[in-house]
Amino acid sequence: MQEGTFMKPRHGHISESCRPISEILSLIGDKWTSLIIGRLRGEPLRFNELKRRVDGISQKVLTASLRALVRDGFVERIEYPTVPPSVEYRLTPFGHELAEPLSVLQQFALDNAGRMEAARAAYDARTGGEKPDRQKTQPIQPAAVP
Amino acid sequence: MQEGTFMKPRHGHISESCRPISEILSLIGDKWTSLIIGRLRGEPLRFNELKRRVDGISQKVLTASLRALVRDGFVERIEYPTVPPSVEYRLTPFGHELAEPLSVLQQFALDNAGRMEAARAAYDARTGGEKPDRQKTQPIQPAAVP
DNA sequence: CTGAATCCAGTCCGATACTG
DNA sequence: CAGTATCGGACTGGATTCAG
Repeated sequence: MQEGTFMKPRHGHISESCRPISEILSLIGDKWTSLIIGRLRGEPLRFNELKRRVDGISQKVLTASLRALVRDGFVERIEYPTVPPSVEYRLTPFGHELAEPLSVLQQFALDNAGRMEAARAAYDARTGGEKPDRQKTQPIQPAAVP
Repeated sequence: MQEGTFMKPRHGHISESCRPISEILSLIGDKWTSLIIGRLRGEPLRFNELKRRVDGISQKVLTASLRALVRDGFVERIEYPTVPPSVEYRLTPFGHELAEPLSVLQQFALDNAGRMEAARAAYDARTGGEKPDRQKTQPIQPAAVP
């Protein structure tokens, strides 16, 4: 119990100033959390349904991410005591408030993908074909809209 | 040459869909990049001046982050061939476009820090004092506004 | 001053196996 | 169905040292 249990440290010690910015940023900056929030906009989902929609996420990471979101008050976890266990996750009003500016950023990314790619190509050409070792970032799913 | 050279992979392989969202998100979600963008709003800065203002960042990470930002077209690097080398970094128009929605998110974080903390306290109380091992996120500097 | 290169601890997260 | 436990590889980023 010291690794996949809660996650989201990411930002270590800095000066003495703000703190909440680093929390939000590390929240949306991790690999999956912002996608989870995107999928949860519009409708509550059960664990495995959510797992299917995010597609590619491991249950370990989904569990940990959801717990962090629940702890921070962005997601509500509702457990139905049915015979096969059933748990529903939904965005809280607070979570929807976060989802809104977040989707703006996602939309910006979608709208400007071409510009970024062009800038990178130009940069790589300028630096003389010496490709850096930055690994190509792999695809991800669109914002939400299921 | 395979580590501090270019950074920003973070998001590995996922399905076959979007990709740009993960790029932007991993870009701003890392420990320092969004702070750098925030400091660069309003005025261009030289390397060490920027390093001083971000305060706590190592030159290795600052160098790598700046290079990634330049490559993606968000920051322009201007080298003055003076006797002590002088390099200026400034946001491009594209960079300012990114900075805007980003600052909205930062403002959201500032405005809702209390709510997040309260939610966490409530959660920790509910789960019976069994504190999770999530490390307390440390402070960071405010948005920008120099 | 502006970086590049190396060393290295701490994290993230994917795969797999097991439980109520 | 909804998790928990563990192993292991990959990546982040801090400190330090060296160079143009």
